[in-house]
Amino acid sequence: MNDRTPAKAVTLRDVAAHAGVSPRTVSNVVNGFAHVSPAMRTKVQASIEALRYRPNLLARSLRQGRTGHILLLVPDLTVAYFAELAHEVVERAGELGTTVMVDETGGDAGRERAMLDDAAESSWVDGVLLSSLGLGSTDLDGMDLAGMSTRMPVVLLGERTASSSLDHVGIDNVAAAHAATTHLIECGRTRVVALGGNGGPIDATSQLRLDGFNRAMTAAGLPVAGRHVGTPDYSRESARAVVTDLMDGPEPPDALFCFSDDLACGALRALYDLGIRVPTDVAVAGFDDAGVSAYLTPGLTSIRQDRTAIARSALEMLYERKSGHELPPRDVTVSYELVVRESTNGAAVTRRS
Amino acid sequence: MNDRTPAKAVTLRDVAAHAGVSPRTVSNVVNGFAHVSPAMRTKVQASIEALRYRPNLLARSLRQGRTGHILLLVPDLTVAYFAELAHEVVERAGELGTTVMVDETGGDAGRERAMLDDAAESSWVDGVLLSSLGLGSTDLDGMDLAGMSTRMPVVLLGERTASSSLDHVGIDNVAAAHAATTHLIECGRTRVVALGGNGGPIDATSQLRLDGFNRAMTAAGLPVAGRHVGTPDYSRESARAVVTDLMDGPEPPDALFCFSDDLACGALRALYDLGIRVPTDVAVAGFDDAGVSAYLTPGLTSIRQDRTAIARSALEMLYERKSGHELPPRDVTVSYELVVRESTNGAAVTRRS
DNA sequence: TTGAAAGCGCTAACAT
DNA sequence: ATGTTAGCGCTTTCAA
Repeated sequence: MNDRTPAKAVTLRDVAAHAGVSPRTVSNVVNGFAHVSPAMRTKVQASIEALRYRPNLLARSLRQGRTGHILLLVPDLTVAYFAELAHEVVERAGELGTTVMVDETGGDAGRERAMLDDAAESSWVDGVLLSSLGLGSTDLDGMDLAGMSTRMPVVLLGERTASSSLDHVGIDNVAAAHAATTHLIECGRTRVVALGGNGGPIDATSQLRLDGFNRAMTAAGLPVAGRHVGTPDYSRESARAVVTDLMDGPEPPDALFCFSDDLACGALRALYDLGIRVPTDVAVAGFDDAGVSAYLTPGLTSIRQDRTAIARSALEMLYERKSGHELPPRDVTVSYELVVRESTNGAAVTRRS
Repeated sequence: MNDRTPAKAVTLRDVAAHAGVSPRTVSNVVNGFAHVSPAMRTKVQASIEALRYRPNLLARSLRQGRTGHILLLVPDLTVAYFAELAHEVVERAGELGTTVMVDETGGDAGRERAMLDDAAESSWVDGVLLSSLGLGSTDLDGMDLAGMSTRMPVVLLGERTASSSLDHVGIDNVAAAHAATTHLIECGRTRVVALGGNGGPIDATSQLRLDGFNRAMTAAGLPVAGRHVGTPDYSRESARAVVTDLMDGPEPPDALFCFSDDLACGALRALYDLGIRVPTDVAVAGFDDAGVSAYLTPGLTSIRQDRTAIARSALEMLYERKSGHELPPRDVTVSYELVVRESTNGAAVTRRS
C-alpha cells in the first residue's frame, strides 16, 4: 500500500490473493496452459498487471530442474575465432530462449577438465558446450566422462577426439587442411611449411590439420620432413617470431599454411617487416576466416567453417540429450569452404606491379 | 545402494542422515562457519566425500537472494573491442567467483532497454554491465531507470551519458579524441577527417569523440566544417566504402581519425586498394587498440583504454551497490593511452623507401 | 555448539 | 476447470 515499501518482490501467491483464486490457477495462466476459462484468464492477467508481477525464474528452475542456461567454455575470447563462435552460439541460443554463460579455460586441459567437472554438478546450466584446443584424446581418456555426460549434456565444439564418449560437432579438419595445402601447391608452391600447434604434445586439432597437410604434400610428391613448425601458442606474436626465424633459415619456404588466422596474421606481419612480398615471394593461407582476414593487406586466404551450423547443431544435440537419455555419442560434421584471397592468388598485388 | 540408481542427486539431508547430524550442521560445515567442533567437521566432511555431495547452488541462491552471476550486455561479440572487453570482464569476475552471462544487444537502443528491463526482474543475476553505443542520453531519460536500478545494480561501460542515474565507468572520450587528433596535427596533417558515428542521430560515444576532435582542430586553427563523415554502422565494410568515396572527392584528407579500430581497419584496406600510401599520403589513427591493430600493415596508431580497470571498477561498483543501497550514481574515469605506430609516424614505411 | 522447523517462490500431483 | 498441498534443496531464525 505504501509506495516506499522496501522492494518486496511480488509473488505468485500475492497475485492469487489479489485475484481471489488459487496459486494453481495463476500458474496455469502464467504458463499458458489450456483449460483456463477466458474469464478467469483475463481476471488473473489484470491482477498480474496491477501488481506488476514477474515470476521468479530461480524458483521455477529449482522446481523444474532446468534453467534455460547453457555454459560455453572457450579458451580465450580475445582470439577472434572464439569470439565469433561465441557470437554465433549466443545468437542461436537466443532464438531458443536460452542464455549463455561464458567462461574461459585458457586452453589449459587441466582447467577445462576442472570446469567441466564443476559444471556437471552445478545445476546452473542445462548443458555445456566446450570448445577446446588443448584437450587431446589423452586427457579425455583420463576423465570420468561417461559418468559425467549422463548427468550433464556436453558437446565438444571444433575438434574431433576419436576416443571421446561425448557428442561432437565440427568440420573435417583433415580434409580442410588438405584442401588448403593443395590450393597452395596448385599455386605452384613447392616449399610449403605448416605452421602451428605447440612444439610439445601437439593438440588434437593441430594434429588433424597436420595430417591433412602431410597427405596433400605426399600426394603431390613433395617431402614432409621438416615441413612443420610448431608455435609456442596460438598467438600472433609467436607466429611472427617463428616466421621471422624461418625466413632467415637455410631453406626458406615459398608458402605458409597456418593453423589459424591469428597465426597467419602474425606471419603476414613478419613477412611485411622483412620486406618479403605476399604472395609473390611467399603465399600465405590461414584457418578460420576471422572477420578481419578479408581486410588484411593482402587479404588472407582461409578456411571458413560453418559456424552457424556448428552452433545450431551443438544446441540441438544438447537438448536432444537432455530429453532422450541414452543416446550413443554422435559426431556431426559441418561444411567448410576455402576462401581464396590475395595472399595466395596475387590478384591484389599485381595491381601494384 | 544400487550403482545404477537413476541419477538421483545427493542432497544435504542425505549427508546429514549419513553423518547422523542435523542439516544445520552440514550446512555449517559446507559454508565454513566457525563454531563447529573439529570432530564434527571431520565427520561431516567424510560423509560429504563418501556420498560425493555437491550443494545445489540454485537452491542456495533462491534462499539467499543472490546468484553470483552477472549479465554482460554488449552490442556484438564479433567486434574486437567488445570481445576483448568481455574477456576482461570474465577474467575479473572469475577472480571474484562470479560467472558472466553474455548477451548481445545488436547496439539497438530498444533492445538494450528491453534486455535491461528483463534482467532487472530476472533474479538470475546480481547485476548488469551494459556496454552501449546506441543508448544515448535521450533513451536513458525515457526509461524508468531510477526504479530499476534500486532493484538491480546496473553499471554502464564505456560511454558517459550525463543524464543517466546509473553508475558509469569509462575513459574521458573527449580528451582521448583530442589527444589522437592533436597527434595527427603534430604529424603535419591539416586536412584531417573524423570518421564514425551513424549519419542520423549520433550515438553518445561518437558525439564525445567528435567533440574532442573538433576542439583539437579548432585549437590548431583548422576548420571543422565538413570534417566529420558518418558511417552507417561501426563495421569495417562501411568504413571501407566511405573512405573509398572520400578519397575520390574534391578535397581528399591527408589524415583520418577513426572512432574505432574496426573502422580504421576498413579505412586502411580502402587506401591500400586505391594505392594510397599510409602514412606517407594519408595518416590513420584508430580507437580501442584491438589486439590485431599492432599487426596490421602498417601498424595502427590507436587509443588504448585501460580495459582491466574498466572491468575491475565496474564489478566493484556493482557489488558495492548490492550492499549499500542508497548510493548516489557514480562516475569512474579510467586511464587511456595513445599508442603510436607506423600508420602515423612512418617508421615502418621509410623502410620501404 | 547443534537441532528442529519455517520458509525462499514456484510447479505438479492429487483431489474436487 | 479450479483448489489444496507437498515439496525442489537450501539457509537460518529460534530453541536447547
